Amino acid sequence: MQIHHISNIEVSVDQTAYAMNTGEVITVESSEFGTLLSEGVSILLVDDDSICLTILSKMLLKFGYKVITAKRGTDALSIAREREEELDLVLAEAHLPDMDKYELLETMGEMSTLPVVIMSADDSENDMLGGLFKGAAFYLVKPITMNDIKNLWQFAFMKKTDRTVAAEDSSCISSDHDTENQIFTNTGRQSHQNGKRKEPKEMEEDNDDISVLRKPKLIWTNGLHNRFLQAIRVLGIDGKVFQGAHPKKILQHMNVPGLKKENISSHLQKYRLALKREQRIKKTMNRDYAESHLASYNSSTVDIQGDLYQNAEMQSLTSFQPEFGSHEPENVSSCMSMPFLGYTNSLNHLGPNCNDSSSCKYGQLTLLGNQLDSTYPRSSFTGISVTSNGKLAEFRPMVDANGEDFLKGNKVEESKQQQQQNLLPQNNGDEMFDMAKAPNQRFLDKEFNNVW
DNA sequence: CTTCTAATAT
DNA sequence: CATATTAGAA
Repeated sequence: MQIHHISNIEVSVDQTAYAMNTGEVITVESSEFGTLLSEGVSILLVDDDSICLTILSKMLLKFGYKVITAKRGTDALSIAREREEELDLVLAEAHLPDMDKYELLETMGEMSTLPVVIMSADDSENDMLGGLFKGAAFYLVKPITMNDIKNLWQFAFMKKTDRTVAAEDSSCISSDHDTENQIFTNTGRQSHQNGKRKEPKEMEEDNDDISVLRKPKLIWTNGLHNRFLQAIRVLGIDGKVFQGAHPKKILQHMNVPGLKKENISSHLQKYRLALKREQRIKKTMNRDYAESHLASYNSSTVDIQGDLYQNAEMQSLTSFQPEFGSHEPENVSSCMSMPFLGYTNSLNHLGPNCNDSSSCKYGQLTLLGNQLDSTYPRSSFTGISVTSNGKLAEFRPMVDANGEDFLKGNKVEESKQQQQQNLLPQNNGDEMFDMAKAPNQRFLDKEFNNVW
């Protein structure tokens, strides 16, 4: 068994990856990953270090990814250009001999829609934020762990609808396939969102015809929420404190097509409430014990396989993911420097982001068995123009959706559900973001309406 | 003019 | 329940 030492990673080329700094050892057994969603996702791996390249390749392959490698930025670009169709994601080292990450991101962004995940040993904020602002889908800090790799596939879906799912989708989505997104749920029929709907004037009782001017309701899928969190992280959570902050900018940075300021305001409002609540809880049962629960709740990434096994009974208190919590006098040290930046973590460990019903979807291990959540999120590509604003780069256009028409009852939809129930997991690539709407919005705790 | 907050509607 | 909408204060 040969062992390579690179960076901080010690990897035996066969089965085990060992991160020296964490002491974490992950053993990979082929059987264990049979149903991973990463299966078949094609990745363009870019790193000038041969050994890194080798090791990362192996790690990727372990999870079923398809890997294409490149050592130079220029090579990567040309490969991406020529074979974009067969690629799903670019994983590139930040420091390449022939070009830096910004150049790579920029160029890549101009010529393709491939999501780019940057990796680097440098975990300084500037670097990370810089990369993200330049359009990186994510920023991984080396040493890359098996968990990082395991979750990597998620970013692939920032590109477009997965082909494997395309087939079944076609039949359901049909209804409306314009450039508009499917983020909205329409109470009745499809309606136009662009038209400024604000005519509370006369309310004709029955108008079930064409354009029902029903207000589209935005569903905050996890994907959206994650974007939201990202934006917030970047901008700074407390808009108030610092000038820089909120609804408008969040909107800009999220760069989600049909999103409106109001949506964000509303969500923000809710989010803040959740934060408060969490803070309060923390205070209440401060550092006593059982903080593990809270701790688990702050990552933003949508993890899936990650922790489902653990949540079974975990009754989490909060539901939102307050992220950088506490500006508590206590944890000053840790949070002070920079409240946000859960980046690295987000991929690695994840709170039981999905417990409750929605979790069942992914949870093959869920004891509850089948009460499948009917919501079957789906992704559809939002062909929205990428508002190429000169400003700071934002995130890529949201590729989200959720199509759920209970009304029309899509046969397909149903069958799909059934399949789910019976077949268990399955690799539906499109799980990515939307793990159903409202994952778990339960505030079990007492409500303390702080009159104020 | 934008945002925050609370209240209230859907 | 989650989100929208509105109103008035900042």
